[in-house]
Amino acid sequence: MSADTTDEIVLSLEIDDPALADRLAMLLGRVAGLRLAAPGEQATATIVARDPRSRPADIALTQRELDVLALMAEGASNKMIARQLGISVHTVKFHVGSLLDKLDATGRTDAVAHAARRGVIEL
Amino acid sequence: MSADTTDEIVLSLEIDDPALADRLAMLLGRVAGLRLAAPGEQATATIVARDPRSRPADIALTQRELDVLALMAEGASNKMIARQLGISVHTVKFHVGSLLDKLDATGRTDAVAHAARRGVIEL
DNA sequence: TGCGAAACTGGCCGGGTGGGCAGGAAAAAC
DNA sequence: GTTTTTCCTGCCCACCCGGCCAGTTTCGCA
Repeated sequence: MSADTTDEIVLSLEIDDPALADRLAMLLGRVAGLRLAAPGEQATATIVARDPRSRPADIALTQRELDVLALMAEGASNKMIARQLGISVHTVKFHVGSLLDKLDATGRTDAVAHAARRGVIEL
Repeated sequence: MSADTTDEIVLSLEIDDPALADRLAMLLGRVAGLRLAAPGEQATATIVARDPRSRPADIALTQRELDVLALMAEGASNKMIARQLGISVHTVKFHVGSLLDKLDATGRTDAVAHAARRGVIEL
């Protein structure tokens, strides 16, 4: 059930910067074949622009920590991560500990959630 | 550092349906003050339209399972979840077990990752 | 009335997890 | 050459987690 070419494309906006949202709404309102979504309406597509200030500083993670983090997000245990990276379980636990500190997390689940929220990893 | 009103707005597209992407690109290409991003270019905003077929059926989770899942995503331990919901740790583990089955996950970290991917929860 | 689904509780146990403590090796920066 | 950073390894231990068993109540539906 793909969008019929005779249908209007309905766009919703998720833009943090009000000025940018206004400009876009202004520009897009004049385009034939396009329409901005009414509040609560199901849209064909969404225009997203997140305020970069809400992502203050990318946390400084080492390459190895990123490796471990990625595997954690896949649900891998320390043992599986160790095998995958060719290092010992002790080393994995060391990196996990560092990640918990840097991400201000209480456990590996929290760490993955925090990392995903901050855009450090993609789910 | 808000977008200057004299700047063009640069849009990138993340659209699963190629036909829809084409139509949008066509329509937006004619709008003065707008420009589509070159590959790899930093965009002002992104137009997103995910194929609903990639989210086949919202998994049937009970209310209690959703409660537990939400707290899991916050990094809460079974004990903390039990206290929060006013139930025993055993019951929490029961619901967690059901969640692991339904979400096809190997552990709680995997469960919240899967749930987030499928849109069951918002991080 | 019976029957299943959902929610809840308990005990048990092997293995995973996280914290602490101590150390070594290599590369880059000073 | 010394220091810093990153990465790596070891041991110990309390606690948590997930899976197994079994059981209760409550609710809606046939």
